[in-house]
Amino acid sequence: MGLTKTEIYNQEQNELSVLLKAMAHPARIAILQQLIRANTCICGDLVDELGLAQATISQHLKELKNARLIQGTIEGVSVCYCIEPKTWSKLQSILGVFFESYKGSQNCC
Amino acid sequence: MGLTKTEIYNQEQNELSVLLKAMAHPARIAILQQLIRANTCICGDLVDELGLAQATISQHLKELKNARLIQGTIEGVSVCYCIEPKTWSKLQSILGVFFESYKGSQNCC
DNA sequence: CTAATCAATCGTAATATTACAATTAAAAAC
DNA sequence: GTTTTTAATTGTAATATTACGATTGATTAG
Repeated sequence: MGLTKTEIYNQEQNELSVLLKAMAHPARIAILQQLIRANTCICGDLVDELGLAQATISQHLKELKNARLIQGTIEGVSVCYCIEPKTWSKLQSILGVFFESYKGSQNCC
Repeated sequence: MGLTKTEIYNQEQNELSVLLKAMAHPARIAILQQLIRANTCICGDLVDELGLAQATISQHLKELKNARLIQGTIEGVSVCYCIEPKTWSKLQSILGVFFESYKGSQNCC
């Protein structure tokens, strides 16, 4: 055990959970916020902003890249990161539909 | 290690990550979808729908309750669950702001 | 009271995550 | 070529997550 049974869920459920999982860490939220704030590629300085070791940041960046939420481009000796707009808007729309589908407003029990 | 360093992040980052983490599992997404679809309290039959053991569902429900995304009310011998509208709309608005704040549309690198 | 029902909890095994030091790899500067 | 700079990777320890069988607890039915 300890392993999610992905085969019993549909594609939407699996895809959404992968994207949410990638976002579901404060360090990764902080990274995304910085990339959004800059609205451009950020080379390297992510490590300085957050209080985490370089290896840890690199690991978080890898997870965001795996989920295709961000993108990294080699720029000389450093690497520039930015939001990957396609996945970003995809997640935005999936979540939009999800949240809109709930019509309740008051506790029903 | 193996423990998130919550103290280095701000409240928004920590709160959002907790809510997203609670949602970031296909079983919990499936549970939320069922509660939304019914738009009312669902008593028990959640276990039958998903292909997971009763103990596992109960554990997932607990996590959703801890994050205050859902609410459970004892109804005789069974328990009725429904979305907790307050947290739901809070998450919706936090994510709304988050996604809206990104103005890019094309890969910038 | 006793049996049945439903859901929470406990215990446990397998796996995943988080964090960091140390190392490696690749490009730039000298 | 050697050194410096930057980021990925490796190895590892601590902790968390996922899943399920077994048990417990609480309420209803008989």
